Amino acid sequence: MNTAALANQSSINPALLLDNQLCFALYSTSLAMTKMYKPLLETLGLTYPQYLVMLVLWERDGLMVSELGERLFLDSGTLTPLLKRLESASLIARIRDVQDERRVHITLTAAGRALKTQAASIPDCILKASQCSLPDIVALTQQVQTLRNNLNPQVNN
Amino acid sequence: MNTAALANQSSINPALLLDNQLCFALYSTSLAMTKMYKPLLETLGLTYPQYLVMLVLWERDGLMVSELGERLFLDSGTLTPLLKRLESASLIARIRDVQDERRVHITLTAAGRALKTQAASIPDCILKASQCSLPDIVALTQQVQTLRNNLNPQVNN
DNA sequence: GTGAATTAAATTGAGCACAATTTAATTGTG
DNA sequence: CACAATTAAATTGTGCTCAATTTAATTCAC
Repeated sequence: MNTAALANQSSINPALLLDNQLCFALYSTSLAMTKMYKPLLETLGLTYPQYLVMLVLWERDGLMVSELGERLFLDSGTLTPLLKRLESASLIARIRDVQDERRVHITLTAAGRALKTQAASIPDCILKASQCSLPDIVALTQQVQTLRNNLNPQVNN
Repeated sequence: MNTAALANQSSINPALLLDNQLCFALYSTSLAMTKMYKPLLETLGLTYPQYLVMLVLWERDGLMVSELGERLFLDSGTLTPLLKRLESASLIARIRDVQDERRVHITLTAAGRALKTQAASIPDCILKASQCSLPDIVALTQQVQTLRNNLNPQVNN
């Protein structure tokens, strides 16, 4: 029986081996990353997706929910409840646009802005944990971003 | 004001810019990948994490829940309900070990084994969608796996 | 052999992620 | 102006992820 026949049968198809899947490498590494962040973010009272929202707001305050969604590739079904939790934690305010009441602007509170200082040490902790050099991390980040942009139709920012 | 002072203030700290975060690149790309798989897996009646379980079982049938968990870096809180759904779909059976009744072995049904044939075309679809060369994908997969193994304490398989 | 420690799954509760739908506000067209 | 179409968030329901706890079976130590 030749290789193709064997693979076709029930045994080894290399393309279906778990450890050959880029998707699983990304998936499991992303989860491992989140677990790495967890104890660091706990001291700030943030979950990992909440931290991502804060990163965006620290760059630019007052964005609409939909603008946050475009930046993070998340929709209102994910963001609305998450933002309500950040609001309960007094880190953000949700403010209806006066011109267009459908829109909700997300603005940082003083506490939300202040948290940036506490977050400043996180990237270094993660870099150390990764046991990679900064240039390697930068290169890998760009490769993964390129892949994401290839996968995301036209959204490509 | 020098760069450090500016960054310290409230403006730009490059280490906190969203697009400089490897974690976000991995997270958003993993989600984009999952969305890529979704329509392909829907024809098989599988979700993405269910597909990962099937990949493992197609390699080696009869694993215990904990062995599946080690392979996929998931715990029983995730796997137990997922496996019950695969069981309801008649793709697997959950069988208590006769020697040690705490253990549950997961075995493929005929339908579960048969699904492998239908899945065989998926990797090529994803490769095309990624718009990357196979060697690039292989290299990227290995880099990401290395990072995961660095992040996952001692578990490293 | 009986009770304490350990182990394997299952359960519970909180928080995502997302498709699909709903609600409400705005815009465009006649 | 009226009303259909569009837009922005919110809601609903399903499924995943994980920490913490519980349940039940097994092993270990007296």
